[in-house]
This record gives sequence, C-alpha cells and structure tokens, in this order.
Amino acid sequence: MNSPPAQPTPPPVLSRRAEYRQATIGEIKTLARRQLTEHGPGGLSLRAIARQMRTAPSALYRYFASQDELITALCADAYDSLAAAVSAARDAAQPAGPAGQWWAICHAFRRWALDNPADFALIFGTPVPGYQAPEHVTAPAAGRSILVSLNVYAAAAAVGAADPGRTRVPETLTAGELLPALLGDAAPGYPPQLAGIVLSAYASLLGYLVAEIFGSLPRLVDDTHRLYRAHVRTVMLGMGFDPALVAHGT
Amino acid sequence: MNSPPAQPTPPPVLSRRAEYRQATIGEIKTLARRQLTEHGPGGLSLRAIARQMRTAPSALYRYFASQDELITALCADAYDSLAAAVSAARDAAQPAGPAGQWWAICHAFRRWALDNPADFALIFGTPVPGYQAPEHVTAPAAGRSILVSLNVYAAAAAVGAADPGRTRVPETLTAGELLPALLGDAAPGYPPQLAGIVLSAYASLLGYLVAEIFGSLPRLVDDTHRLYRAHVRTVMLGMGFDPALVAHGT
DNA sequence: GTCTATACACCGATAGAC
DNA sequence: GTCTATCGGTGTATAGAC
Repeated sequence: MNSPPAQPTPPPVLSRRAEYRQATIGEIKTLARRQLTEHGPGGLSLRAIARQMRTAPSALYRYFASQDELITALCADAYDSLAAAVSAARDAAQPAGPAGQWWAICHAFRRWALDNPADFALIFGTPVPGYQAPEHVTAPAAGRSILVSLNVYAAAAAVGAADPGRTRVPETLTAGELLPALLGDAAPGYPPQLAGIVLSAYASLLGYLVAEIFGSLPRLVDDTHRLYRAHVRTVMLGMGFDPALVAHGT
Repeated sequence: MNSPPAQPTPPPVLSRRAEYRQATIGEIKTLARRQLTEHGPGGLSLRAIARQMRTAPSALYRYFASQDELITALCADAYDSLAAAVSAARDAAQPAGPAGQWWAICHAFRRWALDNPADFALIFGTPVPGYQAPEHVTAPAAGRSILVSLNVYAAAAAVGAADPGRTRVPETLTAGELLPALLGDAAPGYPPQLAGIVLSAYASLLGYLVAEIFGSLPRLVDDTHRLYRAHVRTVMLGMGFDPALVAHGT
C-alpha cells in the first residue's frame, strides 16, 4: 500500500516531512509484525508498540486511525509480499515451461507461508478479535496472487501442457460477481471453467499449508516436504496437466 | 468432554449437586459458543457471559480455571461434533460401499463446516489471542475424525475400490510421532503411505472449506456446491479410487 | 465448598492543552 | 504532532461472606 517502489504512481517526490512520516509508519508496521509473530495472532497491542517507540499511545493514532486500520495495512502488505514471491518464482521458472512454472509457484507459496507464518495467519486464518479487514481491499489483493496462477494455467492450456477437458470441473461453471472484476483487465477471455480449476487447485494447496502451519500435520508425518511434493503432483494431475510433465521423483 | 452420553465410562450417577454443576457448565459453554458465532473469533468475554448469567465474573472460575480452559473445552466439543457428523455419514452410506462412504464423508464435512462456522474457525483457524489449546487434547481429538476417513479408505483399498499404487504418495513415507498413537489401537497394520494419502486428501478438502468460509471463494464462483462436488471427485481420483466408482454427474 | 466483592494491570479510544 | 488525562472495557487473582 505504501511501500517505496509504488508501481502505478511514480514516486511523488515526498516532502521531507512526508518522508519522516513514511518512516514512522514503516516502523510501526515492523513492530506490529514482530509482535504478531512473537505473541501469536491477536497478540497485537498498540500500547506495546508505543512503549517500544518511547511515545504516547495516542500518538500512534495520527498514523493509523484505529487498530483495525493497522491490521488492514498489514494484510495488504502480506498479500503484496505473497504475490511478489509467487511472481518471482514464475519468472525464474520461465524457461521450464508452464508446467514447471506451476510447480515453482506451488513451492514458492509454501516457502513463503513457512517463512512468514504471521502473514499467512493474517491472510488465511481467522483475522483477529474484532472483525475482518474490509473486503474491498482484501479481495482484490487476494485475487492478485491467484491471477498469477491463473495466467500460468491458461498458458499451459493454450500450449497443450494441460487439458481442462481431463478435469472434473464442469465447463458450465458460472463465475461470481468478483471474478470478472479480478481478471477484467488482464484476461477477459478466460472461461469460468479455468478459474474453477485453478481455484480448486489453489484450495488444495492452501489446505495443506493450513494443516502444516496451524494443524498437527508435522506431528503426523515426518517428511512434510516430500508429502507436499506428492500433493502438488496429485493436484497437477487433477488439473489435467500432461502426466509426462509431472515428475515422478521422490 | 462432558457431554451426557459419555461413551467410555457409564454415567456415574451424578449427585444432585454435580448435576447442577454440569448444567451450569453447559450453559456457560452455550453462551460462549453464541458469543463466538455472533462476535467472531476472539470475541469471547468471560465478563459478558457472567453478565448474561447475572453472576459475578469471578464465579465462572469455579467452572473453568481460565479462559483458555473454556476455549479448550469448546474445541474438544467441536472435534467431537465433527467426528460424530462424519461417522454418522459413513454409517448412513454403508450400503454404498467404501467409495460411496468416502463421498458421503466429504459432504458431511462440508455441511458440518457450513452449519457450524464458529466451531470450524475454532478448530481450523488460528485459535485465539493468547495461544493455542494444549496439543495433548486437540491432537487426539483431531485425529479421531481423520481416523474415520482412514478406516474407510483402508477398506476401499482392501476391497479394490481404490488402489494406493495409482497415487503419487511415496510408499516409503515415514510416520511422525503422533500417528502411531492415533491409530495404535484401531488399526496397527496401516502402512504410512495410506495415512499420507488420506492426509493429503483431507488437506485438499480442508483448503476448499477454508477458502469458502474464511475467504472470498463464494464471491469468485457462483455455485460453490457444484465446484465442491468436482473438487471431491478430483480428490478421489487422486487417491486412486476406481474412476468407474467416481460419478461424473453435474 | 460455593459464590461475591474488590483490586490490579492491561487494553483501545478520545478530548484537550501545548 | 505529541503530550497528559481519562473513560469504559477486558482477564485474572485474592480475600472474605454465606
């Protein structure tokens, strides 16, 4: 939301005052993130942040109108962070073709989740005490990371690396209100079936990570990394990826 | 934990006093559950419960040593409720064979989650402010509902309705510390591969429900029920179920 | 034994002086 | 923009009445 390299708008040549303000906002968010990772979700205290910054609690309200607004900003940052990680993995795996890119995306997703459990919880767990972040900011942000996956899968289907027809997702699936808004600019031609396939696969991956990070999956299976690899392979086959392109390795 | 039809121990003929106590405990839990569903996760207040019961807040501590203990009890109840729902579905679908039973379990899981979003959040979301419920109570309870699925899948494999060999889960998967304890009594002979297959499938289902209940999946796709049916079919094929037994219907 | 009453420390949020 | 002061809220611990 307010990271220095804002992409759509060029840096508006901040005044010295605004620069300080941005730095303070960044410090608040950093401390909040640390609190969240150390004391678990909901263990966020404005007073504790103010204490660490050696300032009065009420001073923070010049930067965030409420605790919810702070959390919303953290959520937005987390979504951006996830989208960046996934996009980077896609680009790095570009020579491997769409199937390889999908594989890379799946593992980037997991690595990001394991490395940033607080952000993962913020996004995919139940938000916090009060209530959820406003949907008008979370939904598009969430869609952005899905859009990366969708584009890769569409490319795979176009190239023949994946065949949606091998899938169990019905072709007549109807899109919801939000989907057109999500991919309106980027790819207006995608049939809803593609989105259904990707969402179903995305959910499968998400569930594994939820079980691994929130749940007791690591206590049930020793090598969760290996099981995840198998999980991804299963998901890819379910999406109609060419079996020859889905590695059999250990 | 303290539901009237306690299975392992016969009703110990409660004294009149103990009966009252059980009723009070039940009332506390009911009010807590209501608060949780109305004010979202973390919106649980002992004082509010006491207010509704027209008693002093500290009086509740005679029944639950702390708020965490209350939450733990609610979690245990939720696990039991889920296990009961799943078991009932399995039994009702007994004539349909293992594949039909698995199908029924999947849909019972979703129905339970949609009907009891608060319990679902309690179990599968991030717990609450402070920290998680003690693992020694949640892990076995969580395992109980998985055990039902595992038994059905093992039966399917034994009958030939499912072939673990068609799966991508490696045969050499090693079980974690918790798994033997989970199925120690019930089925000592299960190879870890079976558990891996079931856990992977379980995670896929869980992820769909997380996306549907916590996330914005309903805003992205109109007919989430139909997509779930496809999701389940995909999962079943990934588990090596006989394709002939996995319905193609809409 | 069971419950009440009280006190403590912490929280988010607001008002108003500087 | 930061401060002090304050309000109403929370979970928790303890002392004491019945």
